[in-house]
Amino acid sequence: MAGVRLQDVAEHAGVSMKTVSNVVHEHPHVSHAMRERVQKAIDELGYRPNALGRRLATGRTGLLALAFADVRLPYFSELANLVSRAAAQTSPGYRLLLEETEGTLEGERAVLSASEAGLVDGMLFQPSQISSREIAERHGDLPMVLLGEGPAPLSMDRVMIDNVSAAAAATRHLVALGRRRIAFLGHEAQALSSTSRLRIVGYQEGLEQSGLSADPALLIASDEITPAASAASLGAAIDAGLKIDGIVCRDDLAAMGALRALHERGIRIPDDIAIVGWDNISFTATTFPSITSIAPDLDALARVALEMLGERIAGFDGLGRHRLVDYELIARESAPPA
Amino acid sequence: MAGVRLQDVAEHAGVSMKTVSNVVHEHPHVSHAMRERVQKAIDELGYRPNALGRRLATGRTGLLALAFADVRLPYFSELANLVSRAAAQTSPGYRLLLEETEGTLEGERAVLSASEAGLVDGMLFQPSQISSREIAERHGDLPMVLLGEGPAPLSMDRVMIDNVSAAAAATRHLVALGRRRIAFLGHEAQALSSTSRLRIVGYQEGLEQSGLSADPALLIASDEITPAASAASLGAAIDAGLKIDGIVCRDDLAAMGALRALHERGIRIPDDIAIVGWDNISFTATTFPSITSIAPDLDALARVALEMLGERIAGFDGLGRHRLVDYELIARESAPPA
DNA sequence: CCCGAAACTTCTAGCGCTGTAAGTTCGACG
DNA sequence: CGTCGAACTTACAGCGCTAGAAGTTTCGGG
Repeated sequence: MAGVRLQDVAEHAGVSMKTVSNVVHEHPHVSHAMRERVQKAIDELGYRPNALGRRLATGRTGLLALAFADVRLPYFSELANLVSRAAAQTSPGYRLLLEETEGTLEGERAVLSASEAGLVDGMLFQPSQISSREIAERHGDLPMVLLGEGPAPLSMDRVMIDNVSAAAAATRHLVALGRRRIAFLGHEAQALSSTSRLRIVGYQEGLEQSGLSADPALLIASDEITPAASAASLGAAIDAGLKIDGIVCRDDLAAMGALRALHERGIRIPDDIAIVGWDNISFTATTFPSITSIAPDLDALARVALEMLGERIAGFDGLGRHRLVDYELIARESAPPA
Repeated sequence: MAGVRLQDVAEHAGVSMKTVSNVVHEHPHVSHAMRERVQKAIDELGYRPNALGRRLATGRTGLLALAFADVRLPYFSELANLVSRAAAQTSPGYRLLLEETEGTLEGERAVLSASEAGLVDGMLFQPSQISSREIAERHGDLPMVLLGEGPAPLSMDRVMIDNVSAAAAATRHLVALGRRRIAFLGHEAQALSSTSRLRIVGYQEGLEQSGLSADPALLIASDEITPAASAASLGAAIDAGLKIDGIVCRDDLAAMGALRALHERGIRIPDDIAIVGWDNISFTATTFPSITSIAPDLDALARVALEMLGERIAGFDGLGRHRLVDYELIARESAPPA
């Protein structure tokens, strides 16, 4: 079955290559008899079109790169799943090439300047370290849409949720539950990411909208963006005497860390301390207690991103469009509905 | 910068295409002066070799497909991460095309008979529903290595851990902690997967090695392979009066569900019931309590699988080789060291 | 019964790159 | 000073497929 070429089919059916190609592509203007004859030859030989030849001829590879820090982070694996489904359903369908940057500058640079051109038709990229200038310079002519609230040059498309507004909503939710000393947990101790920065801005905004004032002592950074690191830093803060009754977490991983740190100390959730996470990863529903979380509309994110990328691939060359998609606060046990 | 071709560089430098190609590939027998001259032209034009042309000419795409049920399952996202790193480091380096089957028969069939040939050089596939006969028939001539304990025809390579022995070890670990009524949690209620079947066999073996006998009443199935479903079925069993003091879980997701179900009922872990999970996904370290888990040697799995796939790609055509890789029981709070 | 248009099919030129075979250029040697 | 081989470089034929031009056949109408 291997190595059957268009030409072989053509010879077997006694027609030209173009006719076979027409049949394969269901072009009109092919007589019924001819279609059957060719199809028979295709079946007999077990012909499968070679992707490479076709792609070289059409200039379209049908491949999209999806680049982000690490597929092991649930947020990204959920994103990959959605994008991969959505990409398969667009017409023409796309398949996904997975690229991990490890969230490092070198990784992000490598993804942008993979030395070969033409392998993928476009790229969805969630940057975090690299500067927007460097993104603009390096991406060359590859159609690209940026995801998330990281760096993004004005010249390029980007989709994200309104982090400030969402963080404010999360904070107000805690206030509505009667909480007054609300901490923020899980941002980087150094080199604050734009994600953390925006969420902290929104946290402060939420406090102020509620007539509370922000206290820098309530910002609890973590050494890493992991549950373990957040558990450690929150635990240390509490052991040092910090009194709080609510926590807005940078993400669900931090929230899971918080759960652990509080459980260990016999602090009740949400009775003593209520918690809001972020990303609504699947585990938030089954931890104990389950975690209230900001749920970005990932479906919309994937859809909008692919739509814009499709336009770029089709040749759209206008200024960067920055789109916001919705989010929703899913109230669960860690901070129940007011 | 777009669309600069080899030929353009050749003209710009005033040499032939082949010479430029030689420079790009660092072939010997290119004079130093020539090399510099060509390199200068490459830099000036911002030339990037087109992947497609090269691939068509060499017949090698540099792409590997990684196919499994769902990247949102932590086991698979961790696998994807490892395989992707390992694949990039082999020489020649490979990149990963992500294919999700949703764990359905249709999905698995679709992955095997993607109608275009030649897009990827090989495939790593973790099947679950499809029959081994169908795998053998459909995979055509695409080099392939199967992952996991699912169906696998003798004619094809496969890598897995010894599920029976690992399940027995997990069970014995609980026995060593003094547990006598040990349940198995999280297998399919109907259509038992080979994964579940092997683990249940090992669970029974572990009991019998310890002089205990297996009791069918202690097999607690779930409607789905999710924490929520396992929590529900374990909770129902306990509410119905089931008395147990240990649980071997089909996987860590089931273990997380168990944590939830037991917490809700005020049952202490591990004091009242000790728990062992499976897969050692990252969250097992930060749940409360943390989860003792069977840790397959994923590094070795990825390495061995890629090695065999590399041999298949290179033309090896022998009988299927079935390899086992190691596992380890990582004792954490849910079932501490004896 | 011939002509032109419609309906199909074949021809052919690439898409961008590589590898082999066929030059070309030089320096060294007889 | 002609010759040979090493060291380089060029020419060219594909890899498998697509698409537009060009050719062939078929038919209805005059």
